[in-house]
Amino acid sequence: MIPTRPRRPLTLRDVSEASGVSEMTVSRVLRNRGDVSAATREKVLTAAKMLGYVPNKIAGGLASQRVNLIAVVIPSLSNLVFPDVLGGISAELDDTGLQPVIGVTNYSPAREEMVLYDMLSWRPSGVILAGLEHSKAARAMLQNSGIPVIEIMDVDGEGIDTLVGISHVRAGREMGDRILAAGYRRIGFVGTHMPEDHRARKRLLGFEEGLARAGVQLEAREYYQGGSSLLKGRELTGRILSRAPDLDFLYYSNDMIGAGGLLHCIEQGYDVPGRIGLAGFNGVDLLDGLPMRLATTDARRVDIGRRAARLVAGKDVGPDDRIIALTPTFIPGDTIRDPQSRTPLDRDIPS
Amino acid sequence: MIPTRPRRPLTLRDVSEASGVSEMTVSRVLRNRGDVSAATREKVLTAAKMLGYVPNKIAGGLASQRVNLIAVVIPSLSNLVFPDVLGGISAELDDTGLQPVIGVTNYSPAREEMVLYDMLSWRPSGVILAGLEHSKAARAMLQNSGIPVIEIMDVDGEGIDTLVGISHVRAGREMGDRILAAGYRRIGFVGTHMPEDHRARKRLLGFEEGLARAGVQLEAREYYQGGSSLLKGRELTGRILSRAPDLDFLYYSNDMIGAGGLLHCIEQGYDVPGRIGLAGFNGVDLLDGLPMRLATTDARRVDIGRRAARLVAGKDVGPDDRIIALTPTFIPGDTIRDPQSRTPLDRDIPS
DNA sequence: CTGGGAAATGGTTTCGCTAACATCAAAAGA
DNA sequence: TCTTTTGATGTTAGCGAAACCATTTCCCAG
Repeated sequence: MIPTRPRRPLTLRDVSEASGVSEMTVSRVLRNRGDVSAATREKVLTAAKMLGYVPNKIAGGLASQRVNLIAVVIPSLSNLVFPDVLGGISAELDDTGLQPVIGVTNYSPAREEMVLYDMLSWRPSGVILAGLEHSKAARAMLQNSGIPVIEIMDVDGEGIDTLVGISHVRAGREMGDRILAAGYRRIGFVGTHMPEDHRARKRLLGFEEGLARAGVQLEAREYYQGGSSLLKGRELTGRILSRAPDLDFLYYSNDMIGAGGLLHCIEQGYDVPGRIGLAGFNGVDLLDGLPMRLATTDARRVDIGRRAARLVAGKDVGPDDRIIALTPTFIPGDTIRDPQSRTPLDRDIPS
Repeated sequence: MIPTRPRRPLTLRDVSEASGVSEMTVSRVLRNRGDVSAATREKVLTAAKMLGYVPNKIAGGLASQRVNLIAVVIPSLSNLVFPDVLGGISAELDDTGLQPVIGVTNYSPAREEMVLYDMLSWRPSGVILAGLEHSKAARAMLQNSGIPVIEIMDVDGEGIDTLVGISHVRAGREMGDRILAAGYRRIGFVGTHMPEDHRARKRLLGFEEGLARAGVQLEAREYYQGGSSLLKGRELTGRILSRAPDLDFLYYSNDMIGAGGLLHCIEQGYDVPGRIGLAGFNGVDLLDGLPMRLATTDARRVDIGRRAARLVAGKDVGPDDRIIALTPTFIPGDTIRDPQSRTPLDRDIPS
């Protein structure tokens, strides 16, 4: 019963010899495929367990030309949003025999290209990757790969194959509308400076567009680099408010720095949301316990993961849509005033 | 120049034909191995790029019996601590040609076993996995695998091969000592109920041991299930303080719920750290911008990742230690009083 | 020149497994 | 009784790349 420490790695042959059947039958048993009598199955499983045999998927994959891996390429793991997406993906992949393999690009297109190259060299059954912006070589690789490619998070742009996400332009625009409807007019923006954060960029674009339709312009912006944290949110908020003290609203590019800003404002004794309103983006429930709930937009992270996974897994057979646009949902929280009865357009824009 | 969409997947042969050299030479070029003239190298690379060829690591791995993957098995991605560990690992693996592959167990030993089985079936070059507690079958698999196995995060117990981590017993004990030294005596604990969170368990063990040496016992405990969030920290703190109103210190099993507790205490008007002290665990800098900095213990997450990666990569050639115990470092923050001049032992324990 | 050795390149086999087909006995039908 | 079916197993032939060994080419010292 003691699986004597093997010098030479175990193969199907070892199990086949130990159980007295052919390698093919062992293979069938271990993969639950084809007809095998209960008796042999039992025999084989016992032998395999006794030896401590672990199948070699390298060889299996080569022989069958199929690999049960789904490449998942994301910019970062420390961003809070991506673990959620991954959660949705693995939940949905769980009963499919498919397994996600994660690659991280650190928001670098060059790295993304390398990561993709590496992943595709394992010949996965599908690819899920964040964003629509990729290097030319990366697009070519994906196109040539001949496998399903799902681009997630964003639907504002041209996809390679299938898109699952939300429109960040729309999310930004809607937030702009809400803010105006609540009567705020002197609005500032705090966000990442990363030119590679296309989704934040599109959000800002939509936001400004929404404001512009009512003749309102951003009064101040504050950009930062690197990761988001509460502390950075505080600092930036302090900075933008000292530059432009009469701002009455701050739109943050994510909840984490938004929460930092909220803490700053509370500490400084601002009346939130009366004197100043605040909003973030993502809908991170990790931060629910703050003194006030930050207004934000739920980016549907888990749903995006689930839908993407269903698609690569071939579960969604019906609609052959190339673009699945989920609806970003506004979460009012406590940091934005109730909308005024008359819309801002009634009061501010001469008709 | 347009890589005509290939019906049949590309192989070395295609590149070899396109560049007029043998498959072997193409292979050598693509792997930067062996002597190849600059001219042929150029020719081959051009052809490969033009065709959009991506090497097949499945085949390569089978032929070479080597796979440049490191299996990394962790309980969760949403825990904040593990992305940090992964960051350390991939930073250190970056220039080794090795690539981490992540598996998530959700704190379930059964799932861990499955994940390991899956990962080992890809014949990786090494395994890094969190914790020392594994199913018998899992231990056997790892032992039989014949590859380096690094267990991380924890050094309180028996390892399979090599350990890199901190002693959570010690971390707990030291926190206990600090708290006593600061003069707190009526101490409560708030932590996860998960029986599978062995490290939290060991911390509590060490903590109580530390208190016991001074004749102090925990006055109250509050357990919770599921993930940690600020909100949960608030609720639990409210609950434990209403049950045991005269507690003067709360030790939390992590920073996130500790921060929630801190917010609760501030909101309730407690004098922190005068009336009540607070401490968490991990040293998460994401939370640095809170109104006060929570006392905590830095769990050396990134260092652990780095050391583990160096070991599997064979970079650390020197010390053949089987146990690498890093030192958990106390971070005082603002939520614990300065130690009193006389130690608690002087005052409280009759000698 | 020319022999010797290194550099550059090519053929053959092998890795462990599985798709596809072949085999064979027992069960079911005519 | 003799087919036909079906279930259970074995046999054969790769899958694509790399190790290994063989071979050719090149360069330069003698």
